[in-house]
Amino acid sequence: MTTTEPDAARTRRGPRLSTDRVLRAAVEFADDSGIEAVTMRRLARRLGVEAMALYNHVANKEALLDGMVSVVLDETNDATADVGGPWKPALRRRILAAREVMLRHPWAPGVLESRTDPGAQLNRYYDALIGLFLDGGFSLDLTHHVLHALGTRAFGYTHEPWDDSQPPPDPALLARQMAGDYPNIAAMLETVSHDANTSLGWCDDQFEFEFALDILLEGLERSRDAEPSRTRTR
Amino acid sequence: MTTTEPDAARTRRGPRLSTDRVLRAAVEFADDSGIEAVTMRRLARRLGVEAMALYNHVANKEALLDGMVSVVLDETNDATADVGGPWKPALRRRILAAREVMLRHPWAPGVLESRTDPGAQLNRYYDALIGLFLDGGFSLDLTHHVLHALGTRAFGYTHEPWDDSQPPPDPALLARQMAGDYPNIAAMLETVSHDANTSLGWCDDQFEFEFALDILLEGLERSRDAEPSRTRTR
DNA sequence: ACACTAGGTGTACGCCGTAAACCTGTCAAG
DNA sequence: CTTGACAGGTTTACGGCGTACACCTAGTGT
Repeated sequence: MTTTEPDAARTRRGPRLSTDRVLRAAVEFADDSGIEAVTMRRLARRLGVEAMALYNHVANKEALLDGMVSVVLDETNDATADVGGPWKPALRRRILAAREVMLRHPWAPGVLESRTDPGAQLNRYYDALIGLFLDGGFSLDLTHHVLHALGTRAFGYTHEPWDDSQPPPDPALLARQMAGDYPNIAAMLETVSHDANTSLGWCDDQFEFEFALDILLEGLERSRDAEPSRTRTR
Repeated sequence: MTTTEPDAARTRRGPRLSTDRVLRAAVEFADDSGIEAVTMRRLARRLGVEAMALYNHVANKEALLDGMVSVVLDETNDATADVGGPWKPALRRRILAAREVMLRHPWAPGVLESRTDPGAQLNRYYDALIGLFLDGGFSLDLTHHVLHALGTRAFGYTHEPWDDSQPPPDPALLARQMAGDYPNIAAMLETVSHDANTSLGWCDDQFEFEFALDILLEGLERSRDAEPSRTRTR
């Protein structure tokens, strides 16, 4: 009676392990604590299990990361499944839906970019996107360039070369500090800190994202209309 | 005589260590062997020194990485120092010059994006860029949005969500494999593999970069001309 | 001549990913 | 009911990582 309980042979949390359970736990963990917290040992502990147990369900850590992005991309594909209407607003809606998914998983962009092999979910997303462009009258060739032009923006995010996730304590002060060495930055900061759209904080990422996206979409449309007929040599 | 040679007390390679020498060695090492090869121990060995010696010149590994990007950005600032002429070609030249620097240091984008604090060299680069826009008649406010729209493209690179550094062995075969699940991708691949501009390999990154850059620059110009007067509320 | 100190070395710690051997509960076949 | 295979856990161990801390030593200013 002491040795054999019928259930929960160890202090294992939840039911048996499975690839799916491991991946979902990893995603949740990264959402909670950041991607750098996700180590094999800590993830295992979170699942009430020893580290090596994970290797029965994922080949190694790289495979774990692959699986994590596939979970996120599944979410993206689900969230962007509905389509219809003219290409431009449809694309816009789709990309902004993808953006919401990425905002829920802030670690995902970095991991996605570190993957070497696309994976089925990414192909599925691109296939749908390409479909939208083709329906919109883009040639196959131009569509190819267009995907490159969108880059990661197609997935609803862009990496900025600095971290503006939280505002500086005092933008105006910062501006004054920079005035000596970087007069143009200082002037810009001053303007930004007075600006209406930043009353809610620092840079409005959503506005900036849509601003750039719209410029791009309109530019792409213009390219489509300018296409001579079929061939675009470099 | 056995114990005290006058010079080169140990098998130390080169002269005394210094922050500058450490950073330059690290950059060279990353160029040669990739950023993941740059560990404190291996970098030290390369300099003919023990790992802990490095800590007399850089505070820790994060500071080492900070220093490495500052070296690269110095290069960028030097390479883009000459300016003049109308804003659009000037900006284009500058960004493409920055791109050449980044191509020489393929690890730099990833490290740059992982930095949390801009650093003086990045400020210097942005200050110059902002100057170009202001000279071009952009308002301070619009310039701010424009920098966000450029994102890392301002530094001459973009992260693509897949690795197309080398072409697949047989694009046409790949296309046929995908035809079942991803008909649109397959069609696009087929076109791309027949296309003139890829006779030299796979995607022509330089062409794609300039294509997107030009769309963006023209879109930005259009925004400038459309600016009502001063205020752009969100 | 001598103490100071900048800049090295040596050792050790805790964490990482993961290889290899081992253990055990479950279940199908005899 | 016994038995044996095996899926899915545990244990132990290894090499590599960043780096704290104690120590040593060559060169310098007084």
